Amino acid sequence: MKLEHGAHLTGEDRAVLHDLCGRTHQVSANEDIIGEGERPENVHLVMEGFACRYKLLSDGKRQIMALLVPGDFCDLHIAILGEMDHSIGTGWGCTCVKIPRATINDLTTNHPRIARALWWATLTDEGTLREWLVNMGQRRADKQMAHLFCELLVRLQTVGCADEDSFEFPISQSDLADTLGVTPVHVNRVLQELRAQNLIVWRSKRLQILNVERLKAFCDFNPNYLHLTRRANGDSSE
Amino acid sequence: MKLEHGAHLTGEDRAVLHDLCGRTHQVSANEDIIGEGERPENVHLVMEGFACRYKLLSDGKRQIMALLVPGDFCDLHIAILGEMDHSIGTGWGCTCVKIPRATINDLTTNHPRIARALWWATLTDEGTLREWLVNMGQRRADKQMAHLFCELLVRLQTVGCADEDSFEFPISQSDLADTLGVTPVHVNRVLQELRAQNLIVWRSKRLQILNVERLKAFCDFNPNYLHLTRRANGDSSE
DNA sequence: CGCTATCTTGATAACGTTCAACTATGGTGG
DNA sequence: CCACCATAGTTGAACGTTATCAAGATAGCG
Repeated sequence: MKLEHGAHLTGEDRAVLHDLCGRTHQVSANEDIIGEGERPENVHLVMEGFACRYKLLSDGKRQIMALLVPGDFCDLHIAILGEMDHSIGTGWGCTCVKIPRATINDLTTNHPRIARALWWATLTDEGTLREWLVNMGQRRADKQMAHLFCELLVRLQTVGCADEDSFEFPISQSDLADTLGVTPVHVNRVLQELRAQNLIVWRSKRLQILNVERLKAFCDFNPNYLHLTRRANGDSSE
Repeated sequence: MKLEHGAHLTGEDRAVLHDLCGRTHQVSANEDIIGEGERPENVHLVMEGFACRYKLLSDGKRQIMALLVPGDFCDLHIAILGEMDHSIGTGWGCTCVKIPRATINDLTTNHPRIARALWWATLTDEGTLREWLVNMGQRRADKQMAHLFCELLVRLQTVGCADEDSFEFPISQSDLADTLGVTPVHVNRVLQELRAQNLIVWRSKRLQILNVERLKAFCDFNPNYLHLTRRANGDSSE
């Protein structure tokens, strides 16, 4: 729950949040957490492993629109929007917590700092989505992939799930292909390039970045869109 | 302000919203509304014309990440996130309203239905962003462009800025290229294809869709991500 | 009327796809 | 412990989509 970079939380806030994490729930590989069109009763929070937002097209293609790591909410928006416009699944297994809608409503009305942090979480999700769009539109597959790796390293580090230069990365090349919007064959070839340039090593489900600074420079990585610097401009409002 | 599909507003709510629209402000072409890195004091709302979110890369490339039409907010998030992670501009001139941060804070705390509608607005922005990602990742340039045209028709219709099959579309082919993530030359060729198939006419800054149903079928358009159906599942919460 | 932007066209090259086959790898049951 | 199987990763060749570069045509604006 270290994800709360979005607001200055008090000890009491942390205790409230900690209580939520009781009943975890194992989601097995290839099982969806929520399907498109559903109206889930609970809000889901990833605790361990990866999940992803995705859409299937009528021709069978799949686009992964977000990778959710520990601390990320799957469907905070469902209380406002009617039904899901995409699915959330995990091809790799993950554990998550189900939080009743009522609890979320309570948090947002009675715990202003937590409400602010949740607000922050959805806004950084949106910032990430924008950066992914830039990534797909303007960067070639090699830099796009490098950019994703840099992002994941930073995001996983902030929740204690990555060390200095590596992290567990259990997804397949096909999944990565659906994330980047290219074919699995091309992913394979780009990976070989990155390996040949001594930028990364990826084996036995662990991705290691051999020289983080060089990889960041390679893809022109700027983490400002993650909004991780704890805000300096006072708490404003509220 | 018809954009309030997100909640059932009362007459009083509407009056409050209407009062905001007093001091409109003309933004000339090529003038930014907000630049990346800024911390704007006001929240901006588009009243007429188009604006866009964009990022510039170090190599001079530009990606447009959103087209903002009348009724869209530019920077509702700025009270929570520290600084802008992208710029907002208009290459075409538009009029917008500046709403002080304090007013927004007042709305969100004292007018629950309006707060809900604002919440809805940012969530549909996010949904749109996700659909654009699918569009770029999985669809060829021709279908991608068709999809964008379908989306704009629907969005502009909901705010009374489009008729049955056409709308003002003052942007250049280059701008469209930066939106779709392709080159201007390719945009030109794709447009010719769409024209040759009698799907669209685009001249003197007006885009007409000759057969809306055929264009929607062509690009497999499903507007569910815009969440425009006024919600039927009760007002829940609050 | 002329200037500048934008749009259009052609030729060539690069990036990414497709299809098909082949090679690892990891898990399972014998 | 090994043989087997299914899945994931790798390779090659041909093809299609989009990029690049450069030039020419059109249209909008003062």
